[in-house]
Amino acid sequence: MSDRPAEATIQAWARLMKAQSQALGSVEGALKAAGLPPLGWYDVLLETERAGRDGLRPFELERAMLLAQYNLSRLVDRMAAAGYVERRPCVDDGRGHLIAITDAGRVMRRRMWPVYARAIDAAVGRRLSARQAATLGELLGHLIDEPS
Amino acid sequence: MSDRPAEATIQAWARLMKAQSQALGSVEGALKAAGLPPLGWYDVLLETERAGRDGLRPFELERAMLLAQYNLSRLVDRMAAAGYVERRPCVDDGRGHLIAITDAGRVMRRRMWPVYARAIDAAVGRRLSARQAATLGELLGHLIDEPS
DNA sequence: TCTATTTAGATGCAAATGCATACACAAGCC
DNA sequence: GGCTTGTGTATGCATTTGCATCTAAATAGA
Repeated sequence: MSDRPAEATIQAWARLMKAQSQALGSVEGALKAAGLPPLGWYDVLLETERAGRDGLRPFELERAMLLAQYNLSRLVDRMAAAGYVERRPCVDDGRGHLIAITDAGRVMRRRMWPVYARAIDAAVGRRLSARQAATLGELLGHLIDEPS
Repeated sequence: MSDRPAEATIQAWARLMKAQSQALGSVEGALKAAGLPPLGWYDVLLETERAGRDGLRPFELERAMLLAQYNLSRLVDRMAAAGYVERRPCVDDGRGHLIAITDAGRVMRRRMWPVYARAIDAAVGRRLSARQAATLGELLGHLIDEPS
C-alpha cells in the first residue's frame, strides 16, 4: 500500500484520462458534425490504403490499431457493408482473407482528412508550441509499450 | 486545408490516444483481475465519499467526472443496485435527488484503492521520473478545457 | 499420415453506450 | 394563479462493446 503514487504521477494519470477524453470527443464530434464516419473508420481506410492493391490481413490491421480482434472483425463488417473496403479470399492462408480499400473508400478517406486534420489541430496543435508538442509526444512515448 | 497539423502535433495526438488506451486498459485490467468493479465506480465512490453525509446531486457528480448525463444516471442505477450508493430524495429540488455513499461503498472504495494505486504507478509512475511526470501533467493541462 | 495444438477470424449473447426524447419540477413572465 | 421556458434526470431503442466460444485451417509431433 505504500505504493501510493507520487502526486505528480496521479496528476499525470488524471490529466491523461481527461485530455484524451476531451480531445477524442472533440475530434469525433467534428467528424460527426460533418456527417462523416467515426475515427476508427479513418484508421482502417488509412491502413488499407497504405497497404496497396492487395490489402492486408485483419491481424495486421489489428496490430496497427487499438482494437480488439472481435471488434475489428465487426468494424470491417460495417465498412464492407458501406462499400469502403472489401474482403477477398487469401490464397496463402485459407483461414483468413485480405481487406482491401475500394475506390469509394479512398474517396471517403480524402473527404475525412481535412476535417480530421483541423480537429487535431484545434485539440492539440493550437494549444501547444512546436517544442511543447514534441516534448509531450516524447513523454507519452514512455507510457507506450513497444511490442517491436 | 493547409491546416495540416505539424508532425509533432500529429505524433502527440497519436500517442495521446495510444498511451491513454494502454494505461486505461492496464488499470481496468488490474481491477478486473482483482475481482473489483471498473474504474468509473471508483470515481463515483470517491466523489460521494468526499461529498460527506448528505451526498451530492447527479449533476455535480457529472461535472466532476467524464461521463454523459444518461450514462451517469445508469451507472448510479447499477451502483445503487449493488448497494454502494443510495439515492435520497432532495428537499430543495423535487426534480432531483442526492446520491450518498453507503458503508459498503466506503469499504469497496478502500478495497479498490491499493489495486488502483499500484496500477497507476505501473502504468505511469514507474515509467517517468518525478520531473517528467510533472512536465507531462503540465503539458496535458494545456489540452484540457477549464470550465472554471 | 494421423492426431494434437495453435492461430485466424467470426459470432451469440449480455452489458454498456449514444441518441433522442419523455417526464417532472422549477423559475420567470403576464 | 396560469403559461412558457429552462433545468435535472430517466428511459426506449439502436448501436457498439466485451466476453466466451466456435469453426476452419495451418502447423507440429508421433
